[in-house]
Amino acid sequence: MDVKDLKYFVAVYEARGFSRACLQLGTVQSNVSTRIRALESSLGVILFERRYRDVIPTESGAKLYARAKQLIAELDEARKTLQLVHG
Amino acid sequence: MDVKDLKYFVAVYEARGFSRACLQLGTVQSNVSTRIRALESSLGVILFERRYRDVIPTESGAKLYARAKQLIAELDEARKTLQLVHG
DNA sequence: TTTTTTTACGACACACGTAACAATG
DNA sequence: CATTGTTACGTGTGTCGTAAAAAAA
Repeated sequence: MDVKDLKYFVAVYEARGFSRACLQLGTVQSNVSTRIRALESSLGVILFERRYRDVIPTESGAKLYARAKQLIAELDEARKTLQLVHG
Repeated sequence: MDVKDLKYFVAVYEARGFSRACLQLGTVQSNVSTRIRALESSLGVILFERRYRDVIPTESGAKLYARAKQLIAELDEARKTLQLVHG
C-alpha cells in the first residue's frame, strides 16, 4: 500500500468512476483500473463494486476512505513543516 | 515522499547509521544512502549530518521522525482494519 | 452504438545488488 | 587498515500510455 495507491483510490471514490478519476490524476483509465485492482489484490479485499455508470464503495472501501484522506493530509502537512525549516 | 522512503528514514534515524539500518531493512548500504539522498533532494532539506561512526539528525530530521513514525503506524492500522472486514 | 472498465503490450524509468571509490580515524 | 558512506553500473521489475477487447444498457 503506497501513497500513490491511496491517491488513486481517493480519486475514484470521490469521482465515483474510473473515467472521471483519471482526469484528476493526470493519467488514463487503464492505469487507474490496474492499480486499484492491484491494491485490492494486495489487501485481499474488494474496494469498489463496479456497475454501469456507477462505482460503489464496499464496506472496506468506505473504511479506507476516511483513513486515506487523513493520511494524505498528514503527509502533506509533514512536507510543509519540513520545507519551512530548511535544515 | 513515499512510504518506503519514510521507513528507510526511520531505520537510519533509530540505528544512527546507514550500515546498521540496512540490516534491519533487508537491503544494502548503497541503496539506503541513495534513497535518503533522493529524499533529501526532493524535500530540499538535509535530514542527517554524516560524521564518522555517527549519523546525527538535523532539525528537519528530528521533525520528520515523529511524523514518520506516526504515519507508518497509521498506515499499518488502516491495513489491519481492512483485513478484518473482508468486504 | 455509446459509455465505461479491463486486458495486452511495448517503452521507458526506477529500484535493487555488486563492486569500486572516498573519507575518516 | 578497518569501518562507514558514496558513486557507478548492469539487470530486472514496475509503471506508463496506446490500443484492442469486454460488458452494460
